[in-house]
Amino acid sequence: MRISDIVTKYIMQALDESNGNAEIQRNELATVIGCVPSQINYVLTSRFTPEQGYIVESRRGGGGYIKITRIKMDKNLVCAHIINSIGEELDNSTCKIMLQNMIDRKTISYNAAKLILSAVSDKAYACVPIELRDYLRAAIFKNMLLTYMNASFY
Amino acid sequence: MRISDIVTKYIMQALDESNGNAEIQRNELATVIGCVPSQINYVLTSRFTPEQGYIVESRRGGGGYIKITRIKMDKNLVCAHIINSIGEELDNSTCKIMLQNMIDRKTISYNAAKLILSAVSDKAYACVPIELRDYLRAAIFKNMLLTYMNASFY
DNA sequence: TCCAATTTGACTTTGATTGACTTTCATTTT
DNA sequence: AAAATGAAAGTCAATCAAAGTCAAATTGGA
Repeated sequence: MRISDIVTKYIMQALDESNGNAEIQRNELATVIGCVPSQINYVLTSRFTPEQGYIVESRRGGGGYIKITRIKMDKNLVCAHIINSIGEELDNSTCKIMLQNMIDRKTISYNAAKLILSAVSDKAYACVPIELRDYLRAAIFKNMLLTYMNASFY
Repeated sequence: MRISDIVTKYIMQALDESNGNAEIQRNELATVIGCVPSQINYVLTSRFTPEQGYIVESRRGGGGYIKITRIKMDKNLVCAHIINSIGEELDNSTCKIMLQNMIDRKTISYNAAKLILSAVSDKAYACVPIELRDYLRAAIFKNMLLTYMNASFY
């Protein structure tokens, strides 16, 4: 069994035991497992990405930590579906349509949709080369939807 | 729990109990908490800065004191002030501090802050050259705050 | 064999803690 | 009034305690 599989198993288990909300110490976990600390980073970036339904937050310095949250998919299949349907790129008008769709289905409030829209608008992307904008928009939109799903907004 | 977190909790509580106007004695508080006096200074300079909405005044010598005041502003003023304080660039940790500050002052809900944070996180900016990210973040953050101001959320 | 995924560790960055030393102010003494 | 004393708070650099980054080396599977 690969080291990365072992690390993954540990984190999964911690998530199961904490109702999808685990907090670990990188160095401690590395010691327990017997691997190099950066291995934890590798696993987190390769297998606990937003695309895979996880949110990872951390803090450095004394008393630092890494928090891993598993997104709950139950009530938000619509979001999940939309996220899955987004590829690498996303243009602004498709984005609008998706949000309108969510509003129609009562998956999101008008105001929250507005807020999201203001983050994916070309107005805010002036400093970004045009050919990058749709990639950026896709990434931001996915990231926001994931957060939104996980936060049980109304 | 970190010592600095304990100190922060104490001061926050003192502020809540005094309607945003607390007065402490550095050495006394340090003794109560069981830390070195300069720890209080560390906490004050790292978490109770004007940027974060606090004014700290003090006096040395016999009968000295430290006074901490939480600045009160209405939501739009807080937003406007933050928007004005942002220049062309904005790094992620400053962004976090600003949002935390808004949460502390009840200017924004935890979930709305999370949503905004997910749009200004480097995680979503992978496709953008590093040297552009802080410009982009500034633009998006401002845009979102403006939307937020006009929306009377939550 | 070749390529992508994995593994490793040296180095960087961030944040927290401490204590020795300095400055400021009020009170007491001369 | 001036000087001495003591009681605060302030400063700063050293040290410790995490997590992050990156690229070289290795491995394993198609």
